[in-house]
Amino acid sequence: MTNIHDIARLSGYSVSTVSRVINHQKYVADDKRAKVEKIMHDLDYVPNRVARDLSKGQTKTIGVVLPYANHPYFARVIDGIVMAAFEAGYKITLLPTNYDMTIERQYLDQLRSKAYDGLIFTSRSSQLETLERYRKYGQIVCCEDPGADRPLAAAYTDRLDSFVSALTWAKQHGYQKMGVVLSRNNVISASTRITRQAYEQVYGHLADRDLFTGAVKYEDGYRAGAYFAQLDPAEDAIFANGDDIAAGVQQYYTDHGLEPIPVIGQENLLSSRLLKFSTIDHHLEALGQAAFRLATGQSTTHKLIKSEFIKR
Amino acid sequence: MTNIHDIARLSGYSVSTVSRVINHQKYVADDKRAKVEKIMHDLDYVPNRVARDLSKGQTKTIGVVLPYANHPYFARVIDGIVMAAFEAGYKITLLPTNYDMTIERQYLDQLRSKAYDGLIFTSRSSQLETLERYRKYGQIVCCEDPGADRPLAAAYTDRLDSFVSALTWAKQHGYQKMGVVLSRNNVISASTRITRQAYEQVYGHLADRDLFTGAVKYEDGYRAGAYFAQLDPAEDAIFANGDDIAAGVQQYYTDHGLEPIPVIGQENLLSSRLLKFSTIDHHLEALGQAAFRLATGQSTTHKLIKSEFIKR
DNA sequence: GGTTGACCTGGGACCGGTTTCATAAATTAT
DNA sequence: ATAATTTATGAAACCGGTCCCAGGTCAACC
Repeated sequence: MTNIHDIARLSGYSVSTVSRVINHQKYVADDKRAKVEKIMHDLDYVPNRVARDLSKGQTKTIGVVLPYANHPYFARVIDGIVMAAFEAGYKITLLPTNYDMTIERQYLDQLRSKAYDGLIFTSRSSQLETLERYRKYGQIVCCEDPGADRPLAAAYTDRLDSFVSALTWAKQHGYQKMGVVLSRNNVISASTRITRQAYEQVYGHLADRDLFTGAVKYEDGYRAGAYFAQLDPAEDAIFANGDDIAAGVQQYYTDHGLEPIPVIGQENLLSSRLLKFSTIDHHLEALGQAAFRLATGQSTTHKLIKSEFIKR
Repeated sequence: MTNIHDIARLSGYSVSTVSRVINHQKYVADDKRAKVEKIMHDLDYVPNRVARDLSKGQTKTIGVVLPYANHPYFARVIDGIVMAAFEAGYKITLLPTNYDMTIERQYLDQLRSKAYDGLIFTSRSSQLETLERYRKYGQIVCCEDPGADRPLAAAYTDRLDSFVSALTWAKQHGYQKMGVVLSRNNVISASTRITRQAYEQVYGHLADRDLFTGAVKYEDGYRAGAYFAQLDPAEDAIFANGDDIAAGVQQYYTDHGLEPIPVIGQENLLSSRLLKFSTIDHHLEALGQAAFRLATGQSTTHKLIKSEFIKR
């Protein structure tokens, strides 16, 4: 494998000069530049990326921490990140965690080992304090509101706003008894926290009977549907943590010859369009894009993405 | 930033010894090993990943070349790749091309620059010959059948088989006039080529009027529906290159008060389950997993994934 | 004519690891 | 008791670049 020293030797110039040619720097005589370029071309030479990264101390790579790759929520966020990264000449590495804190820690240590310039946490299990501790090793971006006093960069959607409008709309629509489907029922999950908060504002205390947790995909929604269908008194409508999950809920009712229950989903996926139920579009591509910008920028700022309630 | 030399100096031993401790090699006295480990722990030392990669000449990273990240087909393949990579301790970098050959070439050159150990082409615009030329710089895997005489590693689904069974089933079902929706109508696209081939086997020559091209997502399918709806004589059914596209076709009919046209989709996505139409499941996670194995393995083999026709 | 500053070039330290090789001590085999 | 291994350790080359700095040329300006 030919390297920069070979090019230097063959051209008769120094490694420094060849490096200048490679990087299109000035202060190289035209004839020498031409000769070096010819030799590089003849030998089909490509500079070693890893050596450059080591020398420069940066990899132009951002790691994206996410529970699982195949989920429409994260797919949309990734899409935004990847597009922004492509334009900026950065590379994106996918770091699946399955919500395992130990694995998240490994990725943080990889940040310390200079494997990435920055890390985007699209979701997390670790405490925010943990992330902050690693802040000095590279830019860290989280995709939720960490609170004003936190030094973490963050890109997030105004969930509370849109949740409240959606629930308010539902209440005005005559849905008095509202069931809720969530994924992780813990305080780490911003989505869970904010859903409960919004529910409290509009409907008051969220009773256990009105809540189904552990829902991540369609099948879970279907199970949620089975749960809600047997409740007495029945729910008037269901607010779910994703369109596919909402679709599952509704599908259970239809499959079992019941009156299809009104549902409100999230993400404005195809399922909500096909089944024509209301949803909240969080503009996740914009979220991903903003997260990437924060990951490469130096500022520790917060970026709020407006979400949109789509009535159907 | 503390490095291996600092650890060596502080411990009083050589860099070699420290390196041995880091890599859990034998031939280090127990007491020295303990002392070095203590110092590393006290200083919170993490070896620099890039330096190791440079020295070892490998990055434990596989690049995944794909047209766009946010597409259910590629999302499923990526999912399989990422899971397999995670288990093997590899990292996955996403390389979007938007079907631009120039960009594909850039990724191939990044392979030459040792940025990745291997490259998986989930789809491509470049010629197979081009990929083969870069074969000597790292493992290259393509996700289609490159033909027996090709030296490329490949993981692919038996499209022809499943397409023929699906079309045969449709014909026996009484659908005499069958429309087809495709994405890229060129010879590079294996999917396009094989669809035409299967159609020819079952229905004979594929007339231009029975073909709609340029479909990638739901909206395109909707447009395809608009096209087919105005045909006279009308089509009996539509074979589409994806469930979401098939859903779009059918939705156009429903939205416009027409009798919903029977469709056959691909990928067994949620849309085909909600709208209850037949589909072909290509087992894309298995495909991605196989592709990853080939990318890290040394063998230049072909791996066939069985696909499955799901009648609904 | 001397100073200034832009232009050009190469030497070599540096990024932070891995690995080969030489050397020596401690075991084991003969 | 000696030869043959095995174990333990460090020096230094190597991976392949970047970049600081010193030194030299040459035209412009006062």
